[in-house]
This record gives sequence, structure tokens and C-alpha cells, in this order.
Amino acid sequence: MSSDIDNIFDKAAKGKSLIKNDQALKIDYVPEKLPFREQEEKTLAQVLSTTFRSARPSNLFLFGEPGTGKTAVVRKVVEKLEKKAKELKTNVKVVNVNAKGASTAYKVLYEIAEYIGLNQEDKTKRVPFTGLSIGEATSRILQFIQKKELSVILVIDEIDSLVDKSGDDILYSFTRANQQMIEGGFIALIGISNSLDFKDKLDPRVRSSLSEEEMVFKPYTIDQLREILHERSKIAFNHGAISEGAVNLCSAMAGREHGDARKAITLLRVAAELAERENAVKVDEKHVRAAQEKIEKNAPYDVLKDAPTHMKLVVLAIAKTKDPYTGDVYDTYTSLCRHLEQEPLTQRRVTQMISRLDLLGIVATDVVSQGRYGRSQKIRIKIPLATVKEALKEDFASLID
DNA sequence: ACTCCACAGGAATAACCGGGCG
DNA sequence: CGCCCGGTTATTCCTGTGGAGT
Repeated sequence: MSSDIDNIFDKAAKGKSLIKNDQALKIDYVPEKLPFREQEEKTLAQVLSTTFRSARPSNLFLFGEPGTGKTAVVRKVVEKLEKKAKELKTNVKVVNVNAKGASTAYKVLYEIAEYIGLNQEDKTKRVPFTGLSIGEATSRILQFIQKKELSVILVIDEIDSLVDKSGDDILYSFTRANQQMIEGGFIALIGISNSLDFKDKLDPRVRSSLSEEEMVFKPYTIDQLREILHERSKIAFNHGAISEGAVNLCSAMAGREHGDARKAITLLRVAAELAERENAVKVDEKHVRAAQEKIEKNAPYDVLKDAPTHMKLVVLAIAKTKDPYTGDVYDTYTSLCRHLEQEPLTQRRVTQMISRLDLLGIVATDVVSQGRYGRSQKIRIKIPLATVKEALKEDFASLID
């Protein structure tokens, strides 16, 4: 046991660990070179270059499946732009918001205010953490931009979740603001979206002004993924610390659905962590497989573990009901509630939770019509029962058999 | 061809919370 | 302090519907 520990220390001391640069395997790492995206980089840079002529660049709209390099391309180009802007001492501000991370529209506005320096600058017209109406916050931001004659590049990642949450009003006011701010500053919007049909959800006016310029990111092919991983492992790993087979397997696994580079790299990272932990000399296929398993198992476990009580009860009810349809599940759920002396929620709420669980990937639902016997949802649990038990045993030890 | 089950899932509304504002 | 604002959870009420049984 203690020799293991010694081993770890020895290895670390000798600098013999597998990983040379762990940053390079993080999801938000942007490498110097983005293979197969040179064209996109160029186009983006072209569009944004008008900033230096003090003109507003076209709004830009990027889509593509997750892990196709949208965010990476934008980050890279925008970083360079910022650097250049600093050299030239222009008033360019780049704002990066991830709409998914910021849980509400208001938080998005708050972050924008932080980034452009409004909140440091002006005490009476700042955008506080909460308390203002959306409209007031928006207009304070716009006024500040105009007053300071800022050139703002506003990057909104996962823009679809912003619109889902609070509609396109904000986007509308931003795009419209541009038409009014002929003098002074401007906002150029860069929207990034994973879903291709997102545009249909928008108000036509917003749609046309948001996508003055569009770019579609195609999924990577398996060969391309391999190349990407190859490049990345050169940065991340010490020489010989990763086998060819591991790289190939990662790319194959990540490419199975659609070429998702993020998934491929996460896979590689977790595999490397596992390999390090067991003191292996190099990362190979076995670790990749283990990593895959770990990733699949862990995500739902975490969600479930700190879900609200009734959500857990619903999951438990689904697990306990055999051949679960909504009605049966609701029955078991109410009896579970009685058992725990909890007031049961309405069926409406429970169906909402089930569709939420569907979204989270914990269950799968199918609307099935059984003719005479009505129309209902057939529910399947997508994660292993053991995981469910593990996640819920703290709360309902007595109910789990 | 018609009926009618057993729900799905939208809309309106209420209750509550956290947090700034005057 | 009470008030406003937006978010989230939950309820109530509702309209819509695929297809087995008749």
C-alpha cells in the first residue's frame, strides 16, 4: 500500500507522469491550431475585421452539432481580435456569455454588464445582481455602450437555451439597438447554437438581423477526429505515454453518432486519469473503455443524487413499477408518498417531471396509444438500476430492496 | 365509422423565494 | 421597511388525440 504511494510520489518527482500538460485536455482549452477549421477561422476573422474600420461587423450565426469546434473557433479568433485591439488601443470589448451556464436571461445581462465594465464604472446606472426589470437592464447597457462609444462583440454560446428560457426579446432589443446607434458604439452579435432548427423559433425580424452571416459546422469524420486527438496528445502527453490504439478507439467511439471532438477529448482525458491512477506506463484501449463506462455511469448519478425529493420519488416509482405507464407510475408514486407521509404532487406535475427526466437522459418515453385503453407514455429507465439505487439510498434507504 | 379511454401537454394562475431599490 | 422583479414550483383547468373495441 505505502509502496504504491511512494510510487506515485517517485513518479511525480521524476516527472514521469503520463500527462505533460493537463490543461490541454480540458474542454475549454483552445489549441493554437484547430485542424480542419481553417476556412471557418478565416471567414470569421474576415467578418470581424471591419471592427478596425470602426464599422459594425455583420451579426453572425453559427450552428452545428456539439463538439464541432464552433466555440473553439470563435474563442480563438476573438482572442486574437482582442489582442490586436489592445495594441491599437481601440475601444473593443468582447463579451463571452454561455447562455446555458447563466441560468436566466437576466444573468446574461448581468454578465454583459460586468464584462463591459459598466458595473465598475457607474454606480447609479449599474446592473445589479438582481432586482431590475429586463428592459431596464438592457437599456442601461445600451446607454453605457453608446456613451462610451464601445465596440462590443457579444458572443452568446448555446443561444438556443437563452431563447427557450425567455424568448427572443433580448436579442430583438440588441439587434434593434444597432439601427439606432449610428453614432457611438455598436454591438455585433455572434450566436452559437447546437440545434439546426433553432432559427425557426425566432421572430422573423430577429432572425434576419441575427443571421446576416451564417456558418454551418459539419461534424468531424472519424479520420479527422483521429488527427485532432493526435495533435492534442502531442501537447498533453509525454512521449510514448499514449498508444496508437487508444487514440483510434477514442475517435471511433466519439465518431459513432456524429463527430464530436469534445466527447473524444473528454474520453481521452478520463482514460488518462484512470491510467495514471493505476500507475500504468501508457494509456491504452482498456483505459478508454473504462473511461467510456465511467462517463456514462457518472452523469446521471450526479443529477439524480441532488435532485429534489419528489423527483427522486418519481424515479423510484418508475423503477418499482413494472411495465410503467404514466398512470401506474403515478399510483406507485402516491403510495410511496403516503408511506413517507409526504403530500403527493399532482399528476400534471409528475408528467412534467417525467419529461424533464427524459430531457436529462435518465428515462426514455414513448407516447403509445392503446386504443380503447387510452393514450399514455411508456417509460423506460435508461440507466442501470444499480445506479438508481446508489443515488437514492441515502434518502430512502427503507424503500429500496 | 364512430366512440371514448387515459392520458399528453398548453395556458393561466398562484405561492413562494432571493435580492435590489427607495 | 414594504415593494418590485424575475425565477421556480405547483395547481387548476383545459383541449387534443391514436386507435381498439363496438
